[in-house]
Amino acid sequence: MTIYTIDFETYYASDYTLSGMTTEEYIRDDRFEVIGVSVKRDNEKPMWFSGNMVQTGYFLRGFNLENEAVIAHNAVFDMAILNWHFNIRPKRIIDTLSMARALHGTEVGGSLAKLVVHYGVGEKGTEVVKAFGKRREDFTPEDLAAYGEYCSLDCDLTYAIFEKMGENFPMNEFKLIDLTVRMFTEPTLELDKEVLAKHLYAVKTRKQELIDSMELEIADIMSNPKLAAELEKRGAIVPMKKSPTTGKETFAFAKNDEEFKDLLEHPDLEVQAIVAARLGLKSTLEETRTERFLRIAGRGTMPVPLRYYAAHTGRWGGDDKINLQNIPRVSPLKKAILAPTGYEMVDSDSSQIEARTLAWLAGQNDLVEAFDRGEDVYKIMASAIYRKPVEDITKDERFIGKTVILGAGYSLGHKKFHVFMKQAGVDMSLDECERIIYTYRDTYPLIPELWVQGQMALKAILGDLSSDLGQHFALRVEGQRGIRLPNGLYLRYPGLRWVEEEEGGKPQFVYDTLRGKTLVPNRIYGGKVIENVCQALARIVIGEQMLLVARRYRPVMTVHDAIAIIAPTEEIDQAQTYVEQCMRTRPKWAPTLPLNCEAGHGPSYGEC
DNA sequence: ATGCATCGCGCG
DNA sequence: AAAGCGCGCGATGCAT
Repeated sequence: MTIYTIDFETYYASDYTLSGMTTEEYIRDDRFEVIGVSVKRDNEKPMWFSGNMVQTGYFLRGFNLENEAVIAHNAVFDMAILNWHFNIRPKRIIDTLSMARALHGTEVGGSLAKLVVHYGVGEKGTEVVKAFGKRREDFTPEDLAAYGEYCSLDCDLTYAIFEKMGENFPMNEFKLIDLTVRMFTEPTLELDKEVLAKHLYAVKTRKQELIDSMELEIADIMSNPKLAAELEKRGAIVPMKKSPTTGKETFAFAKNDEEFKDLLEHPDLEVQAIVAARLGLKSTLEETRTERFLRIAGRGTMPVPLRYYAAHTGRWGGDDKINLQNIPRVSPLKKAILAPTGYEMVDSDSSQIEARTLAWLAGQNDLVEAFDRGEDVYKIMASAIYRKPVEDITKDERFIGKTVILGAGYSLGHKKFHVFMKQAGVDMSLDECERIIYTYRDTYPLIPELWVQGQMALKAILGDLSSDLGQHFALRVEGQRGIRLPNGLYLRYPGLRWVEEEEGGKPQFVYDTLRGKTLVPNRIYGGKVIENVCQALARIVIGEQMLLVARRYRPVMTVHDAIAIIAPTEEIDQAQTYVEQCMRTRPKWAPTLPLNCEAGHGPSYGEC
């Protein structure tokens, strides 16, 4: 198979830029225009072409890309142009930006400029091409030629870093990158404008009712200091708390701040209305998201923007200003996402995958076997906590067991457990919480032991030493490279260091995470390493399962432990059965890891 | 105006 | 010895 590298240069102006718009919006805009494109065949010299859209289409179709592999840096951009404007869908899509995220998301960053320096393969062109605000026909031949040089250099550099990064890049991950890019560039899902319009109206009406129910303007309650002043004026005590990030005193105005919620029953009815309005208006998610959906609906089908390897654990993240991974669980928004005509969606969730992975990795075999036999592990936990037979466990007791199984596996302490239970509406004494947490640790002692191994892993990374981590030889600490995962990629802790004196704190391990453009120090410890590792393993399992599913059906979405596909309506039951089979399939590297799933299907995402 | 830090909130 | 974790987006407040 021939490998092509492609790079488009497109028109942009002050009111029409990728930084100001979403990629979907930019490429679908009427103003969209290709200034030129460079295409590089294998390691040959790139060919630059500049012509009108029709001529460019002829040029591109000459390469028979449908049967070849095509590389681009940030492939969602170039592949969306290829498909949406030229109706060309490459056989294989490779994205060097995605590869870079998997290999070293935080320490190098994804920009082509930084990557070429990191790999020592050259430097991006420094000559600034004056392209701003210029249509293709506005360029002089000299400017256009210079632009071509710049564009071709980008192709050369992209191919060069591809060769470097591709050396040991796992084949499965190549396939997942291809799948992820196509979810965006080959959209299939449709949006129900009517449902969206009705929902937007309902949300706005509700918002207006909340505003009308009080004397104040919306600006008076959305600003923390203003809200505090208004509450004080009415004789309410302004709840305060300590910020967990800065340690400074701050207003406790969140929906889980108990003292703030108490104000909903304050004797002054106006205080009640103000607090209710603030709580109801704080999240703008439903409104802004519905508006975005409506605008996309006006342009066409819905590209699914997912960021491959967004988390350092390998998880996908949201992208393109519309995070599809945090749509409220029960929301008309989900019902507005439709399978195309003649199709339905199947959505399948992996059951407690991280809790299963944890038990498996720890070698806590009684728990693994309970999962394997399909027993109610939450009840089993509750039975240990309340020292009575599983059959006698009540619904409330089972809920405690569930919370403990899902929460306490990563060294959750009794104090936070206490807070957590209180927020869940369960009033328990601190002593009782402590007893429960220790019951968990005593019942499944290999799990706390795994936390200790996590701590030792950090020491090994720091000392550049190698060691195993957990059971089944699934993981190996390889010194400063990090923890080798079963897919060949590494869980990394860049800049890991032992900090003796943090301001007023205890000595601790710290590593750097890149948030936006800044490096943020992040504390790390044994239990957290184990959490990271289990999340990474669960992500690999889901990834393998998604590839299995993709052999027959088109994945359209993933949300961490769930995969959604579309299938023709007439075979929807078989499709669901097939997806369920895939999601119960164990990886080769974990034949004793018990997996299960729950699936459903329907005409919309919300009805699965 | 624009960028950054912080908080809040949605999902898993 | 103990420590739940992973994201992205929107709004506000402050700095540049």
